[in-house]
Amino acid sequence: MLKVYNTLNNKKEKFETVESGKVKMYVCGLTVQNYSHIGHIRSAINYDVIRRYLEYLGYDVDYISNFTDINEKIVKRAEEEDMSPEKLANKYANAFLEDIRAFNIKAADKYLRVSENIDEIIEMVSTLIGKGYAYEMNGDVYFSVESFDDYGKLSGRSIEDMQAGARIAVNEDKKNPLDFALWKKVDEGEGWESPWGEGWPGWHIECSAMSMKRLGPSFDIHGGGVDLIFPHHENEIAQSEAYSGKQFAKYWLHNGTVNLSGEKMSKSLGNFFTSREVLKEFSGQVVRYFLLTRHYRSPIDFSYEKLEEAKTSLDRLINTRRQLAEVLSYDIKSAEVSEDDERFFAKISEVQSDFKDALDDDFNTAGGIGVLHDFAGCINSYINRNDFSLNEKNFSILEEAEEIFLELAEILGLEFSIDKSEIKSSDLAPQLIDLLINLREDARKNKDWDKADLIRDKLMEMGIEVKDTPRGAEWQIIKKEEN
RNA sequence: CCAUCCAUAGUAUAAUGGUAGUGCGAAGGAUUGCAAAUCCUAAGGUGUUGGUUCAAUUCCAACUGGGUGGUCCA
Repeated sequence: MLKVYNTLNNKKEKFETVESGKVKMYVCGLTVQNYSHIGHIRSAINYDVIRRYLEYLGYDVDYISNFTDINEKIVKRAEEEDMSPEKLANKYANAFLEDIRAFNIKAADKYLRVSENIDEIIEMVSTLIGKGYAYEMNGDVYFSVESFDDYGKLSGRSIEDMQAGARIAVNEDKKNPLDFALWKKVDEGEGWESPWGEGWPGWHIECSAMSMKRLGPSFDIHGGGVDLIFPHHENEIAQSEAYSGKQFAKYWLHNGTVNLSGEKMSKSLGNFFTSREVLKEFSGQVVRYFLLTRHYRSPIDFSYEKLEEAKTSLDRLINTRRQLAEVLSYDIKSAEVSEDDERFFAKISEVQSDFKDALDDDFNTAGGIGVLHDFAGCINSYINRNDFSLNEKNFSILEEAEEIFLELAEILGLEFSIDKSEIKSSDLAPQLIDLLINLREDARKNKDWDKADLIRDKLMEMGIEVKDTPRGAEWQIIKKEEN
Protein backbone atom coordinates (compact mmCIF):
# COMPACT_ATOMS: atom_id res chain seq x y z
CA MET A 1 0.00 0.00 0.00
CA LEU A 2 1.36 3.35 -1.07
CA LYS A 3 1.99 5.95 1.57
CA VAL A 4 3.09 9.47 0.86
CA TYR A 5 4.37 12.19 3.12
CA ASN A 6 1.98 15.10 2.98
CA THR A 7 3.38 18.50 3.94
CA LEU A 8 -0.15 19.59 4.72
CA ASN A 9 -0.18 17.41 7.85
CA ASN A 10 3.51 16.59 8.15
CA LYS A 11 2.62 12.94 8.14
CA LYS A 12 2.79 9.92 5.92
CA GLU A 13 -0.68 9.19 4.66
CA LYS A 14 -2.32 6.42 2.74
CA PHE A 15 -2.54 7.43 -0.89
CA GLU A 16 -6.09 7.55 -2.19
CA THR A 17 -6.92 9.36 -5.36
CA VAL A 18 -9.76 11.80 -5.77
CA GLU A 19 -10.97 9.89 -8.80
CA SER A 20 -10.51 6.14 -8.80
CA GLY A 21 -7.68 4.92 -11.02
CA LYS A 22 -6.56 8.40 -11.97
CA VAL A 23 -3.82 10.61 -10.62
CA LYS A 24 -3.79 14.25 -11.44
CA MET A 25 -0.55 15.92 -10.52
CA TYR A 26 0.89 19.36 -10.92
CA VAL A 27 4.55 20.10 -10.42
CA CYS A 28 5.89 23.63 -10.18
CA GLY A 29 8.23 24.17 -13.06
CA LEU A 30 10.76 26.88 -13.47
CA THR A 31 11.10 30.46 -14.51
CA VAL A 32 12.60 30.17 -17.95
CA GLN A 33 15.25 32.80 -17.61
CA ASN A 34 18.40 30.70 -17.88
CA TYR A 35 19.75 27.20 -18.25
CA SER A 36 18.57 24.71 -15.66
CA HIS A 37 20.81 23.69 -12.79
CA ILE A 38 21.07 20.46 -10.83
CA GLY A 39 18.52 21.64 -8.27
CA HIS A 40 15.89 21.94 -10.98
CA ILE A 41 16.91 18.57 -12.35
CA ARG A 42 16.58 16.88 -8.99
CA SER A 43 13.04 18.11 -8.71
CA ALA A 44 12.23 17.00 -12.25
CA ILE A 45 13.77 13.56 -11.74
CA ASN A 46 12.02 13.12 -8.45
CA TYR A 47 8.56 13.76 -9.82
CA ASP A 48 9.43 11.77 -12.90
CA VAL A 49 10.05 8.72 -10.72
CA ILE A 50 6.86 9.37 -8.77
CA ARG A 51 4.99 9.52 -12.02
CA ARG A 52 6.64 6.35 -13.34
CA TYR A 53 5.87 4.49 -10.15
CA LEU A 54 2.23 5.57 -10.14
CA GLU A 55 1.97 4.41 -13.73
CA TYR A 56 3.62 1.13 -12.74
CA LEU A 57 0.94 0.73 -10.10
CA GLY A 58 -1.62 1.06 -12.84
CA TYR A 59 -2.81 4.63 -12.42
CA ASP A 60 -3.69 6.77 -15.36
CA VAL A 61 -1.53 9.81 -14.64
CA ASP A 62 -2.04 13.31 -15.93
CA TYR A 63 1.25 15.08 -15.21
CA ILE A 64 1.22 18.83 -15.63
CA SER A 65 3.96 21.36 -15.15
CA ASN A 66 4.52 24.96 -16.07
CA PHE A 67 6.93 27.51 -17.43
CA THR A 68 6.83 30.91 -15.84
CA ASP A 69 7.47 33.11 -18.82
CA ILE A 70 6.42 36.49 -17.49
CA ASN A 71 8.24 38.39 -14.76
CA GLU A 72 10.84 41.02 -14.03
CA LYS A 73 13.74 38.62 -14.17
CA ILE A 74 12.89 37.54 -17.64
CA VAL A 75 12.65 41.11 -18.84
CA LYS A 76 16.00 41.87 -17.28
CA ARG A 77 17.65 38.81 -18.78
CA ALA A 78 16.10 39.61 -22.14
CA GLU A 79 17.81 42.98 -22.08
CA GLU A 80 21.11 41.32 -21.24
CA GLU A 81 20.78 38.91 -24.11
CA ASP A 82 19.36 41.58 -26.37
CA MET A 83 16.22 39.75 -27.39
CA SER A 84 12.52 40.00 -26.66
CA PRO A 85 11.26 38.49 -23.39
CA GLU A 86 9.12 36.05 -25.38
CA LYS A 87 12.09 34.86 -27.35
CA LEU A 88 14.25 34.48 -24.28
CA ALA A 89 11.58 32.52 -22.44
CA ASN A 90 11.18 30.29 -25.44
CA LYS A 91 14.88 29.72 -25.74
CA TYR A 92 15.24 28.52 -22.16
CA ALA A 93 12.04 26.54 -22.16
CA ASN A 94 13.35 24.63 -25.15
CA ALA A 95 16.74 24.26 -23.50
CA PHE A 96 15.04 22.73 -20.49
CA LEU A 97 13.12 20.27 -22.63
CA GLU A 98 16.41 19.28 -24.21
CA ASP A 99 18.07 18.93 -20.81
CA ILE A 100 15.46 16.62 -19.38
CA ARG A 101 15.93 14.23 -22.27
CA ALA A 102 19.56 13.82 -21.28
CA PHE A 103 18.42 12.71 -17.84
CA ASN A 104 15.77 10.42 -19.28
CA ILE A 105 13.01 12.48 -17.71
CA LYS A 106 9.67 12.03 -19.42
CA ALA A 107 8.15 15.26 -20.57
CA ALA A 108 5.04 16.41 -18.75
CA ASP A 109 1.76 15.76 -20.48
CA LYS A 110 1.45 19.50 -20.76
CA TYR A 111 3.61 22.50 -19.91
CA LEU A 112 1.37 25.44 -19.20
CA ARG A 113 2.67 28.92 -19.88
CA VAL A 114 1.55 32.01 -18.03
CA SER A 115 1.47 34.08 -21.20
CA GLU A 116 -1.11 31.72 -22.68
CA ASN A 117 -3.41 31.78 -19.65
CA ILE A 118 -3.88 35.45 -18.90
CA ASP A 119 -7.64 35.33 -19.41
CA GLU A 120 -8.07 32.60 -16.83
CA ILE A 121 -5.90 34.50 -14.39
CA ILE A 122 -7.89 37.71 -14.81
CA GLU A 123 -11.11 35.80 -14.34
CA MET A 124 -9.80 34.28 -11.14
CA VAL A 125 -8.64 37.60 -9.75
CA SER A 126 -11.98 39.21 -10.54
CA THR A 127 -13.84 36.45 -8.78
CA LEU A 128 -11.62 36.76 -5.72
CA ILE A 129 -12.34 40.48 -5.56
CA GLY A 130 -16.05 39.77 -5.99
CA LYS A 131 -15.99 37.30 -3.12
CA GLY A 132 -14.22 39.77 -0.89
CA TYR A 133 -10.91 37.91 -0.67
CA ALA A 134 -8.98 40.47 -2.66
CA TYR A 135 -8.85 44.20 -3.13
CA GLU A 136 -7.57 46.60 -5.74
CA MET A 137 -5.20 49.42 -4.82
CA ASN A 138 -3.75 51.82 -7.37
CA GLY A 139 -3.76 49.29 -10.19
CA ASP A 140 -2.43 46.44 -8.04
CA VAL A 141 -4.62 43.68 -6.70
CA TYR A 142 -3.78 42.02 -3.40
CA PHE A 143 -5.07 38.92 -1.70
CA SER A 144 -6.11 39.62 1.86
CA VAL A 145 -4.62 36.88 4.04
CA GLU A 146 -6.88 37.76 6.95
CA SER A 147 -9.94 37.00 4.87
CA PHE A 148 -8.90 33.37 4.50
CA ASP A 149 -9.26 31.48 7.76
CA ASP A 150 -6.92 28.63 6.91
CA TYR A 151 -4.04 30.86 5.92
CA GLY A 152 -0.83 29.23 7.15
CA LYS A 153 -2.08 25.66 7.20
CA LEU A 154 0.61 24.36 4.87
CA SER A 155 3.63 25.99 6.45
CA GLY A 156 2.20 25.48 9.94
CA ARG A 157 2.16 29.03 11.13
CA SER A 158 -0.34 31.63 12.15
CA ILE A 159 -0.53 35.06 10.61
CA GLU A 160 0.66 36.58 13.87
CA ASP A 161 3.73 34.35 13.95
CA MET A 162 4.62 35.30 10.44
CA GLN A 163 4.28 38.98 11.06
CA ALA A 164 6.65 38.68 14.00
CA GLY A 165 9.41 37.13 11.95
CA ALA A 166 8.67 38.88 8.70
CA ARG A 167 11.54 40.22 6.68
CA ILE A 168 9.26 41.63 4.11
CA ALA A 169 9.40 45.33 3.34
CA VAL A 170 6.33 47.26 4.35
CA ASN A 171 4.19 48.31 1.44
CA GLU A 172 1.86 51.22 2.11
CA ASP A 173 -0.76 49.92 -0.29
CA LYS A 174 -1.29 46.67 1.54
CA LYS A 175 -3.81 46.27 4.32
CA ASN A 176 -1.63 43.62 5.88
CA PRO A 177 2.10 43.26 5.13
CA LEU A 178 1.54 39.58 4.36
CA ASP A 179 -1.00 40.29 1.66
CA PHE A 180 0.39 39.23 -1.68
CA ALA A 181 -0.09 40.50 -5.19
CA LEU A 182 -2.50 38.79 -7.54
CA TRP A 183 -2.02 41.44 -10.17
CA LYS A 184 0.75 43.98 -10.55
CA LYS A 185 0.54 47.25 -12.39
CA VAL A 186 3.20 47.86 -15.05
CA ASP A 187 4.02 50.71 -17.41
CA GLU A 188 1.97 51.13 -20.54
CA GLY A 189 2.87 48.83 -23.40
CA GLU A 190 4.57 46.27 -21.19
CA GLY A 191 1.70 44.26 -19.84
CA TRP A 192 -1.78 42.94 -20.44
CA GLU A 193 -5.03 44.83 -20.29
CA SER A 194 -7.18 44.09 -17.29
CA PRO A 195 -10.12 45.61 -15.38
CA TRP A 196 -7.48 47.24 -13.13
CA GLY A 197 -5.37 48.66 -15.94
CA GLU A 198 -2.33 47.29 -17.62
CA GLY A 199 -0.35 44.77 -15.62
CA TRP A 200 1.13 41.35 -14.98
CA PRO A 201 -0.11 38.40 -12.97
CA GLY A 202 1.39 37.99 -9.51
CA TRP A 203 3.81 35.12 -9.04
CA HIS A 204 1.50 32.71 -7.23
CA ILE A 205 -1.71 33.12 -9.17
CA GLU A 206 -0.45 31.45 -12.32
CA CYS A 207 -0.05 28.01 -10.77
CA SER A 208 -3.52 28.17 -9.25
CA ALA A 209 -5.24 29.31 -12.40
CA MET A 210 -3.42 26.92 -14.69
CA SER A 211 -3.60 23.83 -12.51
CA MET A 212 -7.31 24.26 -11.86
CA LYS A 213 -7.96 24.93 -15.51
CA ARG A 214 -6.43 21.63 -16.54
CA LEU A 215 -7.03 19.43 -13.50
CA GLY A 216 -10.12 20.89 -11.91
CA PRO A 217 -10.54 22.58 -8.50
CA SER A 218 -9.46 19.47 -6.56
CA PHE A 219 -6.66 17.21 -7.67
CA ASP A 220 -4.28 14.69 -6.16
CA ILE A 221 -0.69 15.80 -6.04
CA HIS A 222 0.97 19.16 -6.04
CA GLY A 223 4.74 19.03 -5.99
CA GLY A 224 7.74 21.30 -5.93
CA GLY A 225 10.85 22.12 -3.95
CA VAL A 226 10.70 22.64 -0.18
CA ASP A 227 11.72 26.21 -0.79
CA LEU A 228 8.30 26.79 -2.35
CA ILE A 229 6.25 25.85 0.71
CA PHE A 230 6.18 29.42 1.83
CA PRO A 231 5.09 31.72 0.44
CA HIS A 232 4.36 30.20 -2.96
CA HIS A 233 2.34 27.11 -2.09
CA GLU A 234 0.74 28.65 0.98
CA ASN A 235 -0.56 31.43 -1.19
CA GLU A 236 -1.68 29.04 -3.89
CA ILE A 237 -3.84 27.21 -1.39
CA ALA A 238 -5.34 30.42 -0.04
CA GLN A 239 -6.32 31.88 -3.38
CA SER A 240 -7.43 28.57 -4.93
CA GLU A 241 -9.62 27.46 -2.06
CA ALA A 242 -10.99 30.94 -1.59
CA TYR A 243 -11.86 30.90 -5.28
CA SER A 244 -13.43 27.46 -5.56
CA GLY A 245 -14.63 26.84 -2.04
CA LYS A 246 -13.16 23.34 -2.36
CA GLN A 247 -10.02 21.61 -1.25
CA PHE A 248 -7.24 22.38 -3.71
CA ALA A 249 -4.48 19.73 -3.90
CA LYS A 250 -4.88 16.71 -1.63
CA TYR A 251 -1.23 15.75 -1.23
CA TRP A 252 1.54 18.31 -1.09
CA LEU A 253 4.92 16.79 -1.87
CA HIS A 254 8.19 18.64 -1.49
CA ASN A 255 11.63 17.60 -2.60
CA GLY A 256 14.76 18.62 -0.70
CA THR A 257 17.37 20.99 -2.03
CA VAL A 258 20.62 20.13 -3.74
CA ASN A 259 23.37 21.60 -1.64
CA LEU A 260 26.94 22.53 -2.35
CA SER A 261 29.14 22.08 0.71
CA GLY A 262 26.11 22.32 2.93
CA GLU A 263 24.48 25.30 1.33
CA LYS A 264 21.58 25.41 -1.05
CA MET A 265 22.46 25.54 -4.72
CA SER A 266 20.67 28.53 -6.15
CA LYS A 267 20.84 31.15 -8.79
CA SER A 268 20.81 34.00 -6.32
CA LEU A 269 23.72 32.60 -4.31
CA GLY A 270 25.57 31.87 -7.49
CA ASN A 271 26.76 28.49 -6.24
CA PHE A 272 25.20 26.27 -8.85
CA PHE A 273 26.18 23.76 -11.48
CA THR A 274 24.15 23.92 -14.65
CA SER A 275 22.89 20.64 -16.04
CA ARG A 276 24.89 21.29 -19.16
CA GLU A 277 28.25 21.64 -17.52
CA VAL A 278 27.65 18.53 -15.43
CA LEU A 279 26.65 16.58 -18.52
CA LYS A 280 30.07 17.31 -19.98
CA GLU A 281 31.61 15.29 -17.14
CA PHE A 282 29.02 12.62 -16.44
CA SER A 283 26.17 10.96 -18.23
CA GLY A 284 22.63 11.93 -17.32
CA GLN A 285 22.13 8.40 -16.11
CA VAL A 286 24.91 8.72 -13.52
CA VAL A 287 23.53 12.02 -12.24
CA ARG A 288 20.08 10.53 -12.07
CA TYR A 289 21.33 7.50 -10.18
CA PHE A 290 23.23 9.70 -7.75
CA LEU A 291 20.23 11.89 -7.00
CA LEU A 292 18.03 8.85 -6.41
CA THR A 293 20.38 7.34 -3.84
CA ARG A 294 18.99 9.81 -1.37
CA HIS A 295 15.37 10.07 -0.25
CA TYR A 296 13.72 12.90 -2.14
CA ARG A 297 12.72 14.94 0.89
CA SER A 298 16.22 15.11 2.31
CA PRO A 299 18.79 17.61 1.15
CA ILE A 300 21.59 16.11 -0.91
CA ASP A 301 25.15 17.33 -1.13
CA PHE A 302 26.46 17.54 -4.66
CA SER A 303 30.05 17.05 -5.80
CA TYR A 304 31.95 15.50 -8.67
CA GLU A 305 33.63 13.10 -6.26
CA LYS A 306 30.26 11.72 -5.28
CA LEU A 307 29.24 11.44 -8.91
CA GLU A 308 32.39 9.45 -9.52
CA GLU A 309 31.41 7.05 -6.76
CA ALA A 310 27.89 6.87 -8.08
CA LYS A 311 29.24 5.96 -11.48
CA THR A 312 31.23 3.04 -10.08
CA SER A 313 28.22 1.89 -8.18
CA LEU A 314 25.91 2.18 -11.16
CA ASP A 315 28.41 0.32 -13.34
CA ARG A 316 27.99 -2.67 -11.10
CA LEU A 317 24.32 -2.83 -12.01
CA ILE A 318 25.05 -2.31 -15.67
CA ASN A 319 27.65 -5.08 -15.63
CA THR A 320 25.15 -7.44 -14.12
CA ARG A 321 22.70 -6.69 -16.86
CA ARG A 322 25.39 -7.27 -19.50
CA GLN A 323 26.44 -10.58 -18.04
CA LEU A 324 22.86 -11.66 -17.82
CA ALA A 325 22.32 -10.91 -21.49
CA GLU A 326 25.56 -12.67 -22.35
CA VAL A 327 24.64 -15.78 -20.42
CA LEU A 328 21.22 -15.91 -21.98
CA SER A 329 22.79 -16.10 -25.42
CA TYR A 330 24.40 -19.47 -24.60
CA ASP A 331 23.22 -22.85 -25.70
CA ILE A 332 21.08 -24.76 -23.28
CA LYS A 333 22.76 -27.88 -21.95
CA SER A 334 19.73 -29.34 -20.26
CA ALA A 335 21.50 -30.10 -17.03
CA GLU A 336 19.71 -31.03 -13.81
CA VAL A 337 18.38 -28.33 -11.53
CA SER A 338 20.56 -28.03 -8.44
CA GLU A 339 20.05 -26.64 -4.96
CA ASP A 340 21.75 -23.43 -6.00
CA ASP A 341 19.17 -23.04 -8.72
CA GLU A 342 16.33 -23.46 -6.28
CA ARG A 343 17.76 -20.92 -3.92
CA PHE A 344 18.16 -18.44 -6.73
CA PHE A 345 14.61 -18.97 -7.94
CA ALA A 346 13.29 -18.22 -4.50
CA LYS A 347 15.24 -15.00 -4.32
CA ILE A 348 13.80 -13.59 -7.49
CA SER A 349 10.27 -13.62 -6.24
CA GLU A 350 11.31 -11.61 -3.20
CA VAL A 351 12.94 -8.86 -5.17
CA GLN A 352 9.83 -7.45 -6.73
CA SER A 353 7.95 -7.16 -3.49
CA ASP A 354 10.95 -5.74 -1.64
CA PHE A 355 11.33 -3.09 -4.29
CA LYS A 356 7.64 -2.29 -4.18
CA ASP A 357 7.74 -2.04 -0.40
CA ALA A 358 10.50 0.52 -0.67
CA LEU A 359 8.75 2.66 -3.26
CA ASP A 360 5.42 2.29 -1.45
CA ASP A 361 7.05 3.97 1.50
CA ASP A 362 6.93 7.54 0.28
CA PHE A 363 8.85 6.74 -2.90
CA ASN A 364 11.97 5.51 -1.18
CA THR A 365 14.24 5.29 -4.19
CA ALA A 366 17.36 4.83 -2.09
CA GLY A 367 15.82 1.70 -0.63
CA GLY A 368 14.80 0.59 -4.10
CA ILE A 369 18.35 0.94 -5.35
CA GLY A 370 19.51 -1.11 -2.40
CA VAL A 371 17.14 -3.89 -3.45
CA LEU A 372 18.49 -3.67 -6.99
CA HIS A 373 22.06 -4.07 -5.72
CA ASP A 374 21.08 -6.98 -3.60
CA PHE A 375 19.48 -8.54 -6.64
CA ALA A 376 22.56 -7.84 -8.76
CA GLY A 377 24.73 -9.57 -6.17
CA CYS A 378 22.52 -12.67 -6.31
CA ILE A 379 22.56 -12.78 -10.08
CA ASN A 380 26.32 -12.26 -10.24
CA SER A 381 27.10 -14.91 -7.74
CA TYR A 382 24.69 -17.32 -9.41
CA ILE A 383 25.89 -16.98 -12.99
CA ASN A 384 29.54 -16.61 -12.09
CA ARG A 385 29.85 -19.71 -10.01
CA ASN A 386 32.16 -22.33 -11.45
CA ASP A 387 29.66 -25.06 -12.14
CA PHE A 388 27.09 -22.82 -13.73
CA SER A 389 25.44 -24.19 -16.82
CA LEU A 390 22.31 -23.23 -18.61
CA ASN A 391 19.42 -25.63 -18.44
CA GLU A 392 15.87 -25.32 -19.61
CA LYS A 393 14.53 -24.37 -16.23
CA ASN A 394 17.04 -21.74 -15.25
CA PHE A 395 16.97 -20.26 -18.71
CA SER A 396 13.40 -19.16 -18.24
CA ILE A 397 14.13 -18.10 -14.68
CA LEU A 398 17.07 -16.01 -15.81
CA GLU A 399 14.97 -14.50 -18.52
CA GLU A 400 12.46 -13.55 -15.88
CA ALA A 401 15.24 -12.16 -13.70
CA GLU A 402 16.41 -10.02 -16.57
CA GLU A 403 12.92 -8.80 -17.22
CA ILE A 404 12.32 -7.89 -13.59
CA PHE A 405 15.72 -6.28 -13.26
CA LEU A 406 15.06 -4.05 -16.25
CA GLU A 407 11.50 -3.33 -15.26
CA LEU A 408 12.46 -2.14 -11.78
CA ALA A 409 15.33 -0.08 -13.12
CA GLU A 410 12.91 1.46 -15.59
CA ILE A 411 10.72 2.70 -12.74
CA LEU A 412 13.74 4.65 -11.55
CA GLY A 413 14.30 5.83 -15.10
CA LEU A 414 17.52 3.85 -15.39
CA GLU A 415 18.06 2.06 -18.65
CA PHE A 416 20.77 -0.53 -18.84
CA SER A 417 21.05 -0.69 -22.56
CA ILE A 418 23.41 -3.11 -24.17
CA ASP A 419 25.92 -1.31 -26.22
CA LYS A 420 26.32 -3.93 -28.90
CA SER A 421 22.84 -3.18 -30.09
CA GLU A 422 23.74 0.45 -30.55
CA ILE A 423 26.05 -0.31 -33.40
CA LYS A 424 23.74 -2.78 -35.06
CA SER A 425 23.08 -0.13 -37.67
CA SER A 426 26.24 -1.36 -39.26
CA ASP A 427 26.11 -5.12 -38.99
CA LEU A 428 29.65 -5.29 -40.21
CA ALA A 429 31.22 -3.79 -37.12
CA PRO A 430 30.27 -6.52 -34.63
CA GLN A 431 31.45 -9.13 -37.06
CA LEU A 432 34.78 -7.41 -37.50
CA ILE A 433 35.19 -7.08 -33.77
CA ASP A 434 34.35 -10.74 -33.27
CA LEU A 435 36.95 -11.60 -35.89
CA LEU A 436 39.59 -9.66 -34.00
CA ILE A 437 38.54 -11.28 -30.77
CA ASN A 438 38.94 -14.69 -32.38
CA LEU A 439 42.39 -13.79 -33.67
CA ARG A 440 43.29 -12.70 -30.18
CA GLU A 441 42.03 -16.00 -28.80
CA ASP A 442 44.36 -17.84 -31.14
CA ALA A 443 47.24 -15.67 -30.04
CA ARG A 444 46.40 -16.36 -26.43
CA LYS A 445 46.33 -20.07 -27.03
CA ASN A 446 49.82 -19.80 -28.44
CA LYS A 447 50.79 -17.68 -25.44
CA ASP A 448 51.60 -14.84 -27.78
CA TRP A 449 50.77 -12.27 -25.10
CA ASP A 450 52.25 -9.36 -27.01
CA LYS A 451 49.90 -9.85 -29.91
CA ALA A 452 46.94 -10.53 -27.64
CA ASP A 453 47.55 -7.39 -25.65
CA LEU A 454 48.14 -5.34 -28.77
CA ILE A 455 44.70 -6.26 -30.08
CA ARG A 456 43.10 -5.55 -26.72
CA ASP A 457 44.86 -2.23 -26.32
CA LYS A 458 44.10 -1.06 -29.82
CA LEU A 459 40.45 -1.96 -29.44
CA MET A 460 40.42 -0.08 -26.15
CA GLU A 461 41.77 2.99 -27.89
CA MET A 462 38.83 2.76 -30.26
CA GLY A 463 36.47 2.61 -27.30
CA ILE A 464 35.94 -1.14 -27.28
CA GLU A 465 36.71 -2.87 -24.02
CA VAL A 466 37.64 -6.55 -24.05
CA LYS A 467 37.30 -8.69 -20.95
CA ASP A 468 38.35 -12.29 -20.51
CA THR A 469 35.70 -13.93 -18.42
CA PRO A 470 35.44 -17.57 -17.36
CA ARG A 471 32.95 -17.81 -20.19
CA GLY A 472 35.41 -16.54 -22.76
CA ALA A 473 36.19 -13.09 -24.13
CA GLU A 474 33.45 -10.47 -24.06
CA TRP A 475 33.49 -7.00 -25.46
CA GLN A 476 31.53 -3.80 -25.12
CA ILE A 477 31.54 -0.28 -26.41
CA ILE A 478 32.57 2.25 -23.83
CA LYS A 479 30.67 5.45 -24.09
CA LYS A 480 33.01 8.39 -24.40
CA GLU A 481 30.99 10.62 -22.11
CA GLU A 482 31.52 8.15 -19.32
CA ASN A 483 35.28 8.22 -19.49
C1' C B 1 13.77 34.52 17.34
C1' C B 2 9.66 31.38 15.04
C1' A B 3 8.23 27.11 11.86
C1' U B 4 9.73 22.57 9.81
C1' C B 5 12.91 18.52 8.56
C1' C B 6 17.22 15.78 9.71
C1' A B 7 21.29 13.18 12.86
C1' U B 8 23.18 5.59 11.42
C1' A B 9 30.59 2.46 10.12
C1' G B 10 36.13 6.13 6.80
C1' U B 11 32.30 7.94 3.43
C1' A B 12 27.36 7.82 1.23
C1' U B 13 22.77 5.85 2.20
C1' A B 14 18.52 2.09 3.90
C1' A B 15 15.64 -0.51 7.72
C1' U B 16 13.67 -1.81 12.42
C1' G B 17 10.02 -1.73 19.64
C1' G B 18 13.85 -7.68 20.12
C1' U B 19 19.89 -10.36 15.06
C1' A B 20 21.07 -2.79 11.97
C1' G B 21 21.20 -3.89 5.46
C1' U B 22 23.44 -1.89 0.77
C1' G B 23 26.97 0.91 -2.34
C1' C B 24 31.81 3.29 -2.52
C1' G B 25 36.59 3.04 -0.04
C1' A B 26 40.26 0.34 2.58
C1' A B 27 42.14 -5.40 4.11
C1' G B 28 42.75 -10.63 2.93
C1' G B 29 41.60 -14.61 -0.43
C1' A B 30 39.60 -17.06 -5.14
C1' U B 31 39.71 -16.50 -10.49
C1' U B 32 43.34 -14.42 -14.59
C1' G B 33 49.47 -15.07 -18.58
C1' C B 34 48.68 -9.81 -17.05
C1' A B 35 44.34 -6.96 -16.76
C1' A B 36 39.08 -6.11 -16.46
C1' A B 37 34.77 -8.01 -14.47
C1' U B 38 32.97 -11.19 -10.68
C1' C B 39 32.72 -14.01 -6.23
C1' C B 40 34.13 -15.32 -1.08
C1' U B 41 35.94 -13.75 3.93
C1' A B 42 36.75 -10.57 7.85
C1' A B 43 36.93 -5.47 9.89
C1' G B 44 34.11 -1.24 10.99
C1' G B 45 28.07 2.13 13.01
C1' U B 46 22.81 4.13 15.67
C1' G B 47 25.08 12.58 18.25
C1' U B 48 24.18 13.76 24.00
C1' U B 49 20.92 13.38 28.31
C1' G B 50 16.52 11.83 30.29
C1' G B 51 11.55 9.42 29.92
C1' U B 52 7.82 5.44 28.35
C1' U B 53 8.67 -0.07 27.93
C1' C B 54 10.17 -6.62 29.89
C1' A B 55 13.07 -4.52 25.85
C1' A B 56 14.60 1.91 22.51
C1' U B 57 18.83 2.88 17.24
C1' U B 58 13.44 3.00 16.48
C1' C B 59 8.35 6.16 20.37
C1' C B 60 8.44 10.88 23.56
C1' A B 61 11.09 15.28 25.67
C1' A B 62 15.21 18.33 26.18
C1' C B 63 19.97 19.44 24.44
C1' U B 64 23.73 19.87 20.74
C1' G B 65 24.79 20.17 15.64
C1' G B 66 23.06 20.79 10.52
C1' G B 67 19.50 21.80 6.35
C1' U B 68 15.27 24.55 4.52
C1' G B 69 11.65 28.43 5.05
C1' G B 70 10.16 33.13 7.31
C1' U B 71 12.91 37.80 0.73
C1' C B 72 13.49 35.66 -5.51
C1' C B 73 13.77 30.15 -5.61
C1' A B 74 13.02 23.63 -7.67
